[in-house]
Amino acid sequence: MVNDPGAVDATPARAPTIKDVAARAGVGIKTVSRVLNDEPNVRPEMRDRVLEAMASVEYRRNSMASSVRRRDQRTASIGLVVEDLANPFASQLTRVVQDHALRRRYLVLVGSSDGVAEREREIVGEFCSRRVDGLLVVPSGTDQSYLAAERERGTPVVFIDRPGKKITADAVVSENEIGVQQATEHLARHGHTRIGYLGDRQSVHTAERRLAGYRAAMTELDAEPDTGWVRTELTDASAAYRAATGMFQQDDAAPTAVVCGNNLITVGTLHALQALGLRETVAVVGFDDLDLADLLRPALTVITQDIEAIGERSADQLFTRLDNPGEEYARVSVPVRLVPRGSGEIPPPPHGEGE
Amino acid sequence: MVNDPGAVDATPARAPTIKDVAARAGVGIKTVSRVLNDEPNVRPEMRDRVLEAMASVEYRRNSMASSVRRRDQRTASIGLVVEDLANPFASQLTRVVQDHALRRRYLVLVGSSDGVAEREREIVGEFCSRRVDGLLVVPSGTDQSYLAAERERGTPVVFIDRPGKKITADAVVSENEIGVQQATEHLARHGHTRIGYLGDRQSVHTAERRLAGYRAAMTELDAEPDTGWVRTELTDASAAYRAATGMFQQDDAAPTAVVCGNNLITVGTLHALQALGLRETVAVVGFDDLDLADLLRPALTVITQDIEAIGERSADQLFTRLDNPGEEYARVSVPVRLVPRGSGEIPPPPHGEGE
DNA sequence: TTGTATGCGTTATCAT
DNA sequence: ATGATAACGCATACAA
Repeated sequence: MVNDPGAVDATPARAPTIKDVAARAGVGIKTVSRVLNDEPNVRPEMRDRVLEAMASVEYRRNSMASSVRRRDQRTASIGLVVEDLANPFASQLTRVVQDHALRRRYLVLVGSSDGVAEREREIVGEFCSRRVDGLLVVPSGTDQSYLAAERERGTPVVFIDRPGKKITADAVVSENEIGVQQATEHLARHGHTRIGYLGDRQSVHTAERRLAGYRAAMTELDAEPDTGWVRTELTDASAAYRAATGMFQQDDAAPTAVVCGNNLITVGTLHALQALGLRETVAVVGFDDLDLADLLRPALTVITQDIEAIGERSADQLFTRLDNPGEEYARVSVPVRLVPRGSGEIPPPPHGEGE
Repeated sequence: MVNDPGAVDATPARAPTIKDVAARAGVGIKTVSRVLNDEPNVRPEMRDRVLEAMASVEYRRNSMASSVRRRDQRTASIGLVVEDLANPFASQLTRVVQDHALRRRYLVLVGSSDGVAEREREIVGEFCSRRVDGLLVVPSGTDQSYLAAERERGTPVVFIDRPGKKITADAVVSENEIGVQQATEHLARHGHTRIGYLGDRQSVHTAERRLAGYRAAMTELDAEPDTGWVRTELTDASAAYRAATGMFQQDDAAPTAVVCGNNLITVGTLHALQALGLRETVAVVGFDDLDLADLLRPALTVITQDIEAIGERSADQLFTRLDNPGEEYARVSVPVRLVPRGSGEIPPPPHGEGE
């Protein structure tokens, strides 16, 4: 009973290794390895014997062991850190990145930082411990310099949506400023001069750029924005709801149109306008598309980011850097697009009305 | 220049190992390993020396090597196969699973099968090659028996959203039938007798159950559904659009209310009703919530799945099985909830109208 | 064309 | 309490 040759399978059946396959096929392990890695110098007959043996024991290569031994230590996986995977922007981005990665037989590890710098670091640490070949990061907080160490050890980093802080690296970013500028001009073209803006925390790069786009447009239009027309630091829909309610309850000087800095803010603002009975009165342009935007009445005019392009460009950027390190860091800008659907084309009320 | 003591770093700086840490701390590698794994029998003084050395070289454990050597081969990761990560149901589910996994220091690998059985198998294969400790699968196609092999090798499987076919295993499933039954009864309670149903392919378990719920309610109401009131095999929003358009253009016998079998169908149906000018005339209840459902007019009444509970229960189920294998397989049912918002409470038009 | 021996970074065994 | 050494499953160098 010592060498248990024909023992009943009591143990959970250790997964078969190339040794098992080799023994079964009556070849050396190196031949199995060659078949596994599509290396040359294997007689078709041998190859078939090996493949058959693999199938019969349902062999599955242990890619852990493989990458430990590999000279380049490659794991064929990359890590992606988003803010919140439950957010449509993040999940669509993840899907695109996965598709592009899978095309190169790469797997994607995903983590949600919730915009908390500490969590971002933890997730990155976990990824690096798994020896991902590269990192895609939507950065949170004020300092990504910790990533320099990972990079020097051979793990390239590409930032998405906004550049990392205190570090120079590749980044793929939407043209936030231009987008909001165009949205504002669009509203002006439809007759508005009293245009408001509701935005996120200015510490977030994208929010800062978007407000800059608004200001640029207003300056160009000689429409000095009233202080009551701009609210920032709105971190969620309910904050936006309160801010919008306040903004449009200003009897004297409420704006006739508003640009919303992101989709949470758009949702909060729409709820506020709904409650005030102003849905069909105040013109609205939102940043980022929403699923049912075209079923709303009026349908929602938005500036959409090209998530497909963002995902593709950032994956490409990462894989390119994996293939040839030592290139110059690049900042890729992805155009945004204004989609008029109705809410952004509402004209201002006739002069003198509103009290 | 042979042993390059102070060589300029030309190479991409191999990641430090426990050997490097041990040398720097002046201890054996086993001591480092002990610190790393919180094993007993390390003098606090030693531990501090090791921790300091780790910090100074920014050591990151290589969990690949770790799990290769481990007796249990554990990788502290699980695999999750969804249909499409870009779909809100999938991404919210993923988020919940990740949170519960991360609490146990587990990582989640995600893949999108697009409902294609072949892709599901590929992804599972990739996950198994990465030696995930367990699998969560939203099954596609007609046969998950291939997963039996993985399970026998010690990788437990839990199905989500619908049970796997040709295999007995744990499953966490919403009460689809009850949900649609309640939705139908809800419409009946508001005066409707001519209630339609638009559903997905009957080969999909959830779709089959949902239609069964509709039929059960109709039978109970003695409201034999007209053949023109039920359309299935609708795989996307545009198919639903066409089906709904056809259904409500039946001059004589169009239903006055409709239940939509999933959110894509709901979107298609709403577009169709919009085009026909029937948005405020036909009562609608959708299965699965939509982001802006409450901003629509009328706001959308839905049956929502408890994604939080589904994710939590399935993760728990998997981890429980990891800790003690050999338990009986269980099928967990998660209740759904009817959320009345307006569209499901529209009364039928007065009798005799409609031509 | 094929196989043997060595090593990857870690955990496990066992001696000290 | 600590460390030398074997072993994990695989890739690599090199011999046959």
